[in-house]
Amino acid sequence: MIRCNPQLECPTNLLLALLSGPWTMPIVWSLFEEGPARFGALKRRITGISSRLLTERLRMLEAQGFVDRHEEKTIPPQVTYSATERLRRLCQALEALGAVADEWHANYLLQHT
Amino acid sequence: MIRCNPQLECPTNLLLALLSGPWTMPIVWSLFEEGPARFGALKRRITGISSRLLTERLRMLEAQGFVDRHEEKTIPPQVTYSATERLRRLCQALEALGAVADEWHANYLLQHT
DNA sequence: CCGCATCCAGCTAGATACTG
DNA sequence: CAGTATCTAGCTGGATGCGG
Repeated sequence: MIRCNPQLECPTNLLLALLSGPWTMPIVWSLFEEGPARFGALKRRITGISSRLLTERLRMLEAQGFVDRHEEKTIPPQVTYSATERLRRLCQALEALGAVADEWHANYLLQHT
Repeated sequence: MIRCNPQLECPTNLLLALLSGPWTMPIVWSLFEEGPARFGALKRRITGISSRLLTERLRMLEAQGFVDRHEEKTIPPQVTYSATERLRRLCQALEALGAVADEWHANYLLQHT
């Protein structure tokens, strides 16, 4: 049982809201599955994302403890992002959604927001 | 392992996108935890939602097979919404997120989108 | 290379009013 | 009761250009 009053903010609800932000899942999954990457490489992995949004999402994920940011103060600078242990556990939990998602996807009707 | 190229659309990603729509989770959880309800009652449960959005979200969830719509063609009309088996399985899968969400929530820093 | 500042267009959620 | 129609304001994301 999910112990959560829908009218109130609960951790699961908030977490879902966070993950639901634009480009958040693609970033999360890229870091989880394809491993750490520097800013530019990550931008190339996530086709279509703008610098602005990538920066913003990464900052948010970092603030929430899902992403590590490692900065080499060289010239030019090198900044590497990677998944934290917390993010790995999160992604493992998301696997539980896979079965339902697959079955749903087999016969869903498009148009989703 | 989540077998999903972040650059491509995969079922889990799409499902998350769907759930991420405004008011979607509150509606889903209300139907799952508090049971079936008629339109007006549901609107009262989900504090702050507008008729327009509630209708739209319910229509979408119905189209995707997560919600059942039962209409009594009386006067005045009575329409009852309830969770489908698929939605129940979805919510059970979401429970796996609970542990991570709780731990995260214990020390997250606000500001999420 | 890794961003940030700025500007702008488009969507969308809310408010409001109305109907079978 | 259970929606639908319309109008609008505000946010937000894309594009662009610049800077340490």
